[in-house]
Amino acid sequence: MPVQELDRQVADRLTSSGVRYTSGRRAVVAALGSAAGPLSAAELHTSLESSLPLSSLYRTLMVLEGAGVLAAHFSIKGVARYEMAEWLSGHHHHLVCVGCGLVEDVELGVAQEQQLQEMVTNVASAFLFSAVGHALEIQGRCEACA
Amino acid sequence: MPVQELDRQVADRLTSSGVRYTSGRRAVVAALGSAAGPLSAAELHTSLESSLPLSSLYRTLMVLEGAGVLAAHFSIKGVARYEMAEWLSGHHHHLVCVGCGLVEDVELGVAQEQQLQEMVTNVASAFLFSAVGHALEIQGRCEACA
DNA sequence: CCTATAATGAGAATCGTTATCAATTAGGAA
DNA sequence: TTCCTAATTGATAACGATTCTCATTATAGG
Repeated sequence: MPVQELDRQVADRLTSSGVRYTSGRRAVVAALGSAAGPLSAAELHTSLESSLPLSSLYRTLMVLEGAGVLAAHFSIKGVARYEMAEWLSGHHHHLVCVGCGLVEDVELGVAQEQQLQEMVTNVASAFLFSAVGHALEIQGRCEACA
Repeated sequence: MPVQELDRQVADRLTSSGVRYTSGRRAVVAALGSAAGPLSAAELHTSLESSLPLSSLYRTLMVLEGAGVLAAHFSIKGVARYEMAEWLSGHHHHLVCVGCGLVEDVELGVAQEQQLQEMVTNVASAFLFSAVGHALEIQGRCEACA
């Protein structure tokens, strides 16, 4: 999705959540919108050259996650990493390099994704869970770490 | 795997790691060996009725993970949850409740697991990753949180 | 321009986890 | 068994990541 289109989508979403789209929030969206993978608060802080204080950054992440603009995930250790929510970035899964920790987005083909979705629905209903999402993490070694 | 068989496997592994299989460690293995899903340190502490102090519990978890007896994972909010390593518990996936953080183990059927394995191999090779494992996490709401 | 409300930034507080260290325990040699 | 040494334990302090508090600042709407 082109940058200004993404920005408009986010702006709309925030407006309808009654939340202002301030410059700090724009900075975070811009950083994550062009990131190669999910980023932690610390990484974002560095990437934004400390232009917004950690406390504000954390709050911004909470607000944006609460508004459904960002999604958090926890793969390596307990640190939270954020990425654009799937309605903005598209549904995808992750390749995680067990060597260097690199996380790369991957999209499955339509047929495969449908298979997966069926599995998920079946399994969840058997356990009286109402499934709201799924995530396939493929652990491996990237070219560099092979 | 029957309890005493699991205990013997763990004992052997610890011996060959030069680590003693003490009563605290036995208690943790027993608790996790019969759990329905991965447990956090806090949950284990409660489940063991505070019989071993938190500091010892955390250390025990580190030791057992280091010896390859336990595996950690991080799903909700970054809290670490531990389960028996797959060579002891068998390959499985997780249902995660986004409401309360409950994690439940689920095994896919042979056919489904094979489908999944094929997906993983295909996708990984397309990205020049050598896959060493995979994990499917199904996010939803448990009966209580529905 | 005013006013009500949202957002900010600095710092303190909290949570889960890890490190420190003296005291205890356990396996092996004599 | 008894001693010796090293591993283990438990209380506590320290730590890093995150969240909260609150006084100040900025903003949209009348």
